[in-house]
Amino acid sequence: MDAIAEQAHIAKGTLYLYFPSKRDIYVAALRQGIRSLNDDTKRRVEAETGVLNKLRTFVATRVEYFEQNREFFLIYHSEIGNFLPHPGKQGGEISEMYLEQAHLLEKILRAAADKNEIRDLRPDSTAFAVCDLTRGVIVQRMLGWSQAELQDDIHHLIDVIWRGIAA
Amino acid sequence: MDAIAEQAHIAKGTLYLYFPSKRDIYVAALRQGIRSLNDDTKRRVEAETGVLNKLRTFVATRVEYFEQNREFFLIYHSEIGNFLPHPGKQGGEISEMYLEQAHLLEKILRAAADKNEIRDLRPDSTAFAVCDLTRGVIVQRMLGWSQAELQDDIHHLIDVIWRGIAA
DNA sequence: TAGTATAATGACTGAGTAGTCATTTCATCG
DNA sequence: CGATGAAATGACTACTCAGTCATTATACTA
Repeated sequence: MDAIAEQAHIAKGTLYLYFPSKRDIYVAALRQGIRSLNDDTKRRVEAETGVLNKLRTFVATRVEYFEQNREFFLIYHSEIGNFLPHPGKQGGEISEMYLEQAHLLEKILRAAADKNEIRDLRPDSTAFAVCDLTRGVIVQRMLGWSQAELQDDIHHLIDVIWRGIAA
Repeated sequence: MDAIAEQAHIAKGTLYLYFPSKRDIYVAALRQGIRSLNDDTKRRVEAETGVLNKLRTFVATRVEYFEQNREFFLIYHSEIGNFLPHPGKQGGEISEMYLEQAHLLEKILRAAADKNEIRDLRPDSTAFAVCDLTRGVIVQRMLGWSQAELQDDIHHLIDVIWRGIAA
């Protein structure tokens, strides 16, 4: 809290005029980050046509966003961990926003499956899988385990996923 | 520390006769869990023949292990998060063990690619991807987002991966 | 300008907890 | 059994840090 106050150039007490607790600040930051990511993703994906393009844009947007907002990614990553021991409890809204992305992709996959553009497998699991893969790419990059160009990582990912789900 | 001492039926001071700090206990627990998982995986994978079988066993072993040791999974998951902000620093041995699994799979993929059993794509990234996907399945199950049978989740995963990488 | 309300401040408090160490218990052996 | 060293104990300390609130500064109005 001292550090936050210092960064914000206000006194610690002032923080408590705007947020009731430390956790609320944390959640607010998380919420804002996820909202921003979701909006970005939705906008860019909907501007594309065709499953493959939408999929590629989905992955690229997320990877690039996390790559450019690594501190947000850390919050995002660790907060999921915090929910794990207490599923359902508390962070209803955050969980909601977290799921929102997967559902966006799920819809796209479902529509594509109906048109036989992709295989008819469980769209919900597949959507989560894609989210996990993007998350994984970021982790590898943050740990310095991937020296490749960001675009190469994305390309490789899409390559495998597309083969995996294409009709 | 009080809780650990209680669980271990010893006094808190006694803990410090065996571990210099709280973090050392944590790391020791993590190390033991990863070692156990790695040994299990290696043994079962090497008993299999053929890439697909090895891959399936790799995924199944890990998913089942995490499913049955959820508390270990929490440590495992959050510890990776702890390394993210300080890559390279400290947990050299843990990182090593973490990478060990991916390398086991990477070797298998590389060998299979040489025999043209699978496509020739970046085996390191692919191996990481598989690890991420297994991790993701557990998270979904722990959050109650997957109601499917464990075996169905595994099957679905292998299905997509295999299509994605098969020759 | 004085008076009032609203906002900001930061020294302080209380709770929690990692780590310590003087004391006690236990094991071993002449 | 008594002496000696090793092992175990848990009350205690030292420190951190989220949250408070009496005091001070600012904005607004008549």
